[in-house]
Amino acid sequence: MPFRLHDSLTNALLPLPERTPGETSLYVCGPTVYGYIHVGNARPAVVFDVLVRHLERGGRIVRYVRNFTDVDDKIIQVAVENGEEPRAVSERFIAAYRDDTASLGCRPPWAEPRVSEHIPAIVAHVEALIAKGFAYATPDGDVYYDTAKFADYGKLSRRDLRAQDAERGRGKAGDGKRGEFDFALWKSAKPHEPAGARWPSPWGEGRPGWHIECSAMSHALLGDGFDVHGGGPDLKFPHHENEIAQSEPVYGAPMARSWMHNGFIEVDIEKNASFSDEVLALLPALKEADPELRKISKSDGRRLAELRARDASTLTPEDRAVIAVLERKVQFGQWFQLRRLRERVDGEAVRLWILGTHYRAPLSFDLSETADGPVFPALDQAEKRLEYLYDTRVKLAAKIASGGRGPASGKPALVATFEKLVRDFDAALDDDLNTAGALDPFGQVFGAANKLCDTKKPDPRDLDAADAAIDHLTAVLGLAEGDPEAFFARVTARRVKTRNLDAAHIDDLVRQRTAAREGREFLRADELRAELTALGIELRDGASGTAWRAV
RNA sequence: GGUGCGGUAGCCAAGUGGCCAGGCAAUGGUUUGCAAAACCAUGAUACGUGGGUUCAAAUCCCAUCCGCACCUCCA
Repeated sequence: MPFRLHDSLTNALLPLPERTPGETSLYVCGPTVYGYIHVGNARPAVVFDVLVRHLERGGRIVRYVRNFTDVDDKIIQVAVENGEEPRAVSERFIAAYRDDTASLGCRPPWAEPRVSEHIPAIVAHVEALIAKGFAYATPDGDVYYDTAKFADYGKLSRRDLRAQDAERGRGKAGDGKRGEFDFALWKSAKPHEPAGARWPSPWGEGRPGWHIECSAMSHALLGDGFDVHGGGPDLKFPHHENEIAQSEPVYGAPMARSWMHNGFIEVDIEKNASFSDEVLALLPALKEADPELRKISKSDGRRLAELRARDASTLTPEDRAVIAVLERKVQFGQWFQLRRLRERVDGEAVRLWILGTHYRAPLSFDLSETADGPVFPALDQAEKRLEYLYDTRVKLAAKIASGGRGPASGKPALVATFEKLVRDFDAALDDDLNTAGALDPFGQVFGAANKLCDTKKPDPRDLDAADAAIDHLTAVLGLAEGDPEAFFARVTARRVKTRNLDAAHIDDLVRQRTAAREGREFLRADELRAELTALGIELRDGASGTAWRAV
């Protein structure tokens, strides 16, 4: 079956566009590097990584470009606050981004352009827009895009933005803008802004506005009318709408042949919350009065601190309910950051969790509070599943290596089954990258492989078919493809650390138990096991001794 | 108000007209010195609600309720 992909522009499932036969040109909007990324940023990173892997597995060459926006107001703000150069800020968070996405099992794109390296091209692009009458400079040295001039403005988000603009009154937009939706192509440098964030231009020193970099860089690396433009759902408007408006008048052709947006990650602060009945009763009215309470915002921490600073006796029940909600919001805000979340769950589990839902459907981020701190039910489940996948790979490799094979006579029972499951898997991915659907045959392959390992003398051809199928599946989804020992070492080390366990002490208890077992003192051995179980340690007695894991 | 995505069993989540999703949790079993892991078996009148079309609806049509998000810089 040919690959079909949902196109956000037409809202239809279309065959994969192909500007050059056998090749796919893909541009995905990357992060603005002013801070650590959160789980919402993780989703497009993972989704597009799987898209690329699947297309490449199908024999295509994929030109995958994902930019770093390293010139931006927010970066300047962080730099000024910290008294460092903007460049230092962006470098630090580019490194952090790479580390975080690597933990998610994402491979680096084909190209990772940065705004700071494309300033001349951006200036030239702005000049072209002015020359064609789509942009205007103000006396202050700013340049704005004139949205009224672009007839298709709003086509991606399917909104009649120009009518809205007229309704709200052009000329009243302020900032020297002619229309409300006009946006900055070039921003003049302000006196307090650092030297590392200003570049010369025909309109004076300044920097590119947000949006223009993607038009310039996608063109520089992929040219006109490339195949797929992707990104997070919030970028649809205004970012991608503006990219279209900037690119199409200059190049006279659709910017991209298709648009791909993933769904949001939703945070429901009420779900699994341990709010008191009083709070629950007050909540609907409070949310009605203050919609800000619904969503996580940067001001939550400050607001919470203010309320806590007040004399407790002056707090109304409503105030106390707001405090409870704010506490929950702040907690979510912290753990939503991937770097923080990785203290509790493996990046690869985050990947499996993301791939368990179709990329366009909403995905909810769950957090439950326990006596031992926050737990993430869906992510913990994914991590357990990953342990199963890696365990299976270990078992299969051991079975193949140990020569525990039967005669290659008769007919192999499972070769065709494995081949069919792989076909089902590929077919699910071909259908608009249905990773959740693909996890069905994926799981069945692992189940069948496990079963095969439990049989006494499996047919070698079946074993090889299982091995080949697993290679294929894990490489495409980027799950359980690493070294199993490294995975278990990583996960156990993290758990030992979060629970303040002493690995040497555990090793010692395990040794004592082994000695007891060898002396057939099973009572003593079971006591030691119980002690370890209480610590959250699981023992696995095997042919090559006893291994332990934190669970 | 506009735009978009959803509501499927205890939880998560595929599926767009007829055939089994799958995972987690649960229960019983095989195995094991005992466990763990693995495997086997078992579920449940599952499709927000009310109508309609059809031999047949989670799937199509109409109505309606609920949730989430975006609507100038958060992926």
